[in-house]
Amino acid sequence: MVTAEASQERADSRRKRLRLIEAARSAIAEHGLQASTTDIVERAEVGVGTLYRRFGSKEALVADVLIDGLAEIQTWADAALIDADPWAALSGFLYAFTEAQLANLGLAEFTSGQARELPPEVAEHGSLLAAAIDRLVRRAQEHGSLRADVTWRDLVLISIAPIGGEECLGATRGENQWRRTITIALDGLRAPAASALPPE
Amino acid sequence: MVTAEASQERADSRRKRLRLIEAARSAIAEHGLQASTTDIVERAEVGVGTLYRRFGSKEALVADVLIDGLAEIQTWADAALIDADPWAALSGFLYAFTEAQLANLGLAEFTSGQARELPPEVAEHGSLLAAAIDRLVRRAQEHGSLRADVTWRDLVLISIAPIGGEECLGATRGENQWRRTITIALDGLRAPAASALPPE
DNA sequence: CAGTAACGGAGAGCATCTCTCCGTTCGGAG
DNA sequence: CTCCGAACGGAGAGATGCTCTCCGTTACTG
Repeated sequence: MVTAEASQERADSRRKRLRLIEAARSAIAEHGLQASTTDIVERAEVGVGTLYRRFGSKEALVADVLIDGLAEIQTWADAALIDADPWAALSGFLYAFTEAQLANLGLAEFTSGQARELPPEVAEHGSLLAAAIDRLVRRAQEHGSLRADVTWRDLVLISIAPIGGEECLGATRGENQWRRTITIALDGLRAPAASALPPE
Repeated sequence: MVTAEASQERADSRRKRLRLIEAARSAIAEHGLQASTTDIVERAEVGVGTLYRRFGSKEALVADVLIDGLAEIQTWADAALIDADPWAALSGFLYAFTEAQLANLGLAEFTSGQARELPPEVAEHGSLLAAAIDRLVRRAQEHGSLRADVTWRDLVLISIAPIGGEECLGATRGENQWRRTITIALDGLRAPAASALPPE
């Protein structure tokens, strides 16, 4: 998405297109998928007209940015799948996935299903990622380190668990607060399970 | 808050005031703290004027509703504190607290600090509740059933963990999905701890 | 240098929200 | 039952914020 086909794109045009994508990424990370076009073009230091000439709609730009983010996480999941230690691969991926969502509110909104009316292409990338997480889960279960009764859905839910608690009950949110939550959950994910899970 | 001092309030006036509070409760539960006045008065089947004559502002009505909700949860925490089994008391409270927030989006927003510009009275009720949860945590730790390195903050973060995942990655959200997440977390909270938590 | 692709940003047009104002209704005391 | 004023309903003022279009201006490139 970020890479363009080597057409006769004018140099300034290309520069501003890349600036727009980067600006959209940071605006969406901070304010979520409904970050305003005004916010995006101010960060990019371009006019609104430029955004609409290049992308046609705000939705198309948002989709580009989301797909970029999902593709990056996909590479992490794929790398984890060839890690020698299935438990370390799973837990490392879980920390990274959570951190990515904490750093990018838009991504967290997509993961938790709050996204509205996105192009089907985005959903496809989401499904690919879900499949990779499913493989990670099964591999760790076959290895015997992950409790047998969890599914990829449980993993994804745990990954977004710390999102809502960013600034909680007046607490000065520490850098490490989310790591504590994930660590507790990972302890609960270890085999053997201490108690039975309710059915899905 | 719901109960009025026995003044010479006209019967119809009292009826509509109670209807407004109940309507606000359900609107806030469904749409969060920024539920619109229009939504509230339609549920209550009264005019907007009635809302503003009785409560002065939307914010005052929202605060009333929030305080009611917090007070109810406070009674659960207080009851848990005199339960004979500290672990059962803690885990039972955690399930109930989470369920209450799932059933009331506004409450979840307040807990996770997304509330803006609420009267200080609401924050005071939040602090009272936090103190009660702190006592629940310490009691279970002294009893030896809860790992020693968690705090009330960890508990609150876990309680709001399932909120974001209501409808996740296209999954048809099951009634029990949140219970699975909480159960996994509780298994991770049991003493002895499998791994050390990062410092707060 | 000329031609034209790309640009900037004012503002149209729409949606939505809170709160006010005032003519109307109706509860309840005498 | 009558009557008075407390309580009511809801149109709409006024504010904000959003996406997207249009067109005069700028500046890249052959």
